[in-house]
Amino acid sequence: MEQKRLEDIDLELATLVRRATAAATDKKLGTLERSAYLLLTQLSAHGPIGVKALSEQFRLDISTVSRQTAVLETKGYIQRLPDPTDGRASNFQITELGMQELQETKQARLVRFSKLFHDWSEEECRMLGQLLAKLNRTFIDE
Amino acid sequence: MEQKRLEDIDLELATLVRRATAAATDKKLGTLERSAYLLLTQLSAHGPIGVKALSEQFRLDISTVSRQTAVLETKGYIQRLPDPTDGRASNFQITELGMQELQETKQARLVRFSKLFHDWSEEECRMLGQLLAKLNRTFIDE
DNA sequence: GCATTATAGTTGTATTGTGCAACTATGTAA
DNA sequence: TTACATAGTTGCACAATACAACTATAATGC
Repeated sequence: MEQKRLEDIDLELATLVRRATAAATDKKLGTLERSAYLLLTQLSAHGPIGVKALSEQFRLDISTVSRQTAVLETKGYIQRLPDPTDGRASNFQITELGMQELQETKQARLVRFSKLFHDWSEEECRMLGQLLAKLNRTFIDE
Repeated sequence: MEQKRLEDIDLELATLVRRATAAATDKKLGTLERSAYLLLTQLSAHGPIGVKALSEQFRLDISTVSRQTAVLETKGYIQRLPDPTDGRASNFQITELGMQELQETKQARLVRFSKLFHDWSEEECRMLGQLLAKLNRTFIDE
């Protein structure tokens, strides 16, 4: 692989992350933070799951996920179900309120992205989505 | 533009940023932080420049850039040149030491990216670099 | 059955990266 | 020369993360 191409990708990615971090700090898109958005998205798609399993899926430290669930539980967006087979563990489930919140945030983000990508071609969007997905899979194996 | 595609991109991007944030927290690639890497890269490519102009180029708050330059100046990676025409302003220039540091970090990052992308095709890398660049330009106009 | 070890989760602490607001010092314009 | 504008710094707050120390429970070995 050519050095130039990889350096290119490196710099573009670093720039992208800087931009995204800055954006996350000031403007709240919808009301959910990025971390909460991703967590609720996961819970909306799959059954009840515990902190440990989540931390493995997300490849985050278990303490990080523990804090995230704590926040969402306090807000009433997720519900803690004690694990009947293990007294140490709990499983979390998204609530109706959490679903509403997720829907609103999703909608707000969609509006933003629609504006952002309005002059991108269908094909470019398809490619971008595909390559980002591959990139995320690539990071998993790291 | 189809809703599904945009939601896809949204989620993949959010996931990517989460991964990148996590990676930045523990593993230091080379010795420079991401923010310092980008700042030094800019200074290595262009002439002396002040905090205000940098903050506009990067679209970051001037206070954020001020802190970044302060750190790099302390480490001796950049040098402050008082602006002869404006007593309030300074311009920064990368030093030899800064150049060395940048080179090392660049090399370390290249090694990592070479491994990461070893099973990507040339064409995929080209497309990814191109689309990320376009994406970054897209965020500029936001 | 008890002692040891392993595991799920929480909490304290630290770090990176960011923005806003208040401030200082200097420059510019009325 | 007084008022306003601008470059930069610093105090504070916050999101997101990891690591280490801890608690409570489970599992294992004997």
